[in-house]
Parts: sequence; structure tokens; C-alpha cells
Amino acid sequence: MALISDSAGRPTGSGYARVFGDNRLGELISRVHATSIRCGTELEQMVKQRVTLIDDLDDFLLMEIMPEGVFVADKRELKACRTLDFAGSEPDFLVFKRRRGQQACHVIELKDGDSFDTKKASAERNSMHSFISYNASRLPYIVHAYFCCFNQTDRSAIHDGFKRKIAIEEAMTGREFCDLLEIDYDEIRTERAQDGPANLSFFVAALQAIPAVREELAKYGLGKSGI
DNA sequence: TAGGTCTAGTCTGCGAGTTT
DNA sequence: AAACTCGCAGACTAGACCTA
Repeated sequence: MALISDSAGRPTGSGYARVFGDNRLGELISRVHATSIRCGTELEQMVKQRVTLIDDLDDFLLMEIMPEGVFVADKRELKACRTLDFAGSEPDFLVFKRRRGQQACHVIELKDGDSFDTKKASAERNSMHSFISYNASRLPYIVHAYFCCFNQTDRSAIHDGFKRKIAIEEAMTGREFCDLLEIDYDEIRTERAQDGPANLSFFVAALQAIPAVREELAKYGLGKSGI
């Protein structure tokens, strides 16, 4: 995961500073927010480190029979691909998998949350299906669509979050995503949880170092000896 | 009809990648 | 190197819709 101490945040003028009327406290909250955003991009990086990435998607798509295994095209590779037409949308991952004579392409939208934002769900679904319909003839495999909430363990919760506008088979939990890619879900969760204690310590120490916070704590007889 | 719920649009905030 | 663009999370709001 990401460390709050590594995140910059806005030193002055952030909305958080206005909420508290204190730049230093505003900066600290801004750094927490920045860390949360970084976590999302780090998840994608962690996935990419654990799979076999496709070097040239155009070349890969020339094969009617793909090699045995799991091969992944990320967003960068998708953008560089000339064979596919994005129809205004780019999924997070294209996963090509061949096992025991069965091969398929899995189009995946990955979120680092536990549910899809309802107001955007309909647009996400339309975007995904327009991508698939535009490219069905260019992908020489069976194509499946998935919407994955990495931190959700219940597929029906994802389905409900989508207001049931997707098929239940299109909802995917983080564990199912990792099973498809043949990577270790628990290992990723464990690694991401490792920075939690360091972030807690940093946050509390930084909080205590802010004069306005110390003054407030002093009203309750707290502060010097800890919160 | 009033009140509750759902949906979609807008806004703020930030990191990361791309373009100039 | 700076400016720009995109993606993502979450809060707020107004209008549509539903139900007692």
C-alpha cells in the first residue's frame, strides 16, 4: 500500500484547510486523501507485477490459437493497439486465457472499492458493451465482460450496486479476479495491509505536532502524554 | 398528497501519465 | 519542466418515481 509520509498533499488552500480553518491540519488530511488515491493505482501496478504482460497486442491478436497460459494487456498496451477500436472506452485489463483446450478473452473493469458508484454504473456498463460489440469481429476468441470490485467478497453486492443493470455473471469479486489471473489474492491483501500501522503512527504523530490540535487536546487534559 | 427513495449531474480533491 | 488530461472516490443536490 501507500504511505501517508510519501504523499505530498496540498500545503495551503485545500478544501480541507478551509474545513478546519488550519493549513497544517488541512495539509495532513490532503495527504491522507492523496494516499487513498495512490492506493488505487498501486493495485493496478501490483496486478501487473504478478502476471505475464503482452508485449505487442497487435501481434498477439494475429494468433487464432493462443499459447497455454494467462496473458494480460494493460491500458497502456490497449492504447498502443491498432487492431482494436475503443469506441470511446478503454477497459482496465484484457485477459487472454487458454487452459485445457479452452480459450477466451476476459474484458475487465477493475475498481479498488467494494461497490460501483451507482451514478456511473450505467455509463460503465454501456461503455464496456460498446467496446465488446465494436471489437467482437477483431477478437478471435469468446469474449466475457466483468466488473470487479477488488475489496468485495459478495458478488451479489456488486450486482445490487449496479442496480442489477449487469448480469450477475458479469459481477466479479477480487478473489475471483485473482483466480482468473492465477495470482494470490490473500498475498496481495496482506502486502497492501502492511503499511496500515505505519500510516496510523505517522497520522497520530503528525496530528499531535499541529499547534491547533495540541491546544484543543489540552482542553481535555490530553496532548503531551499522547492522545 | 406527502414523504421517502432512486438516479444522474456537478463539484472538489488528488495522482499519474501524456502532451507541449 | 509545465500544462493538460484522465481516472477515481465521495459529497451534495434536484428531479423523477414510488408507496402508504
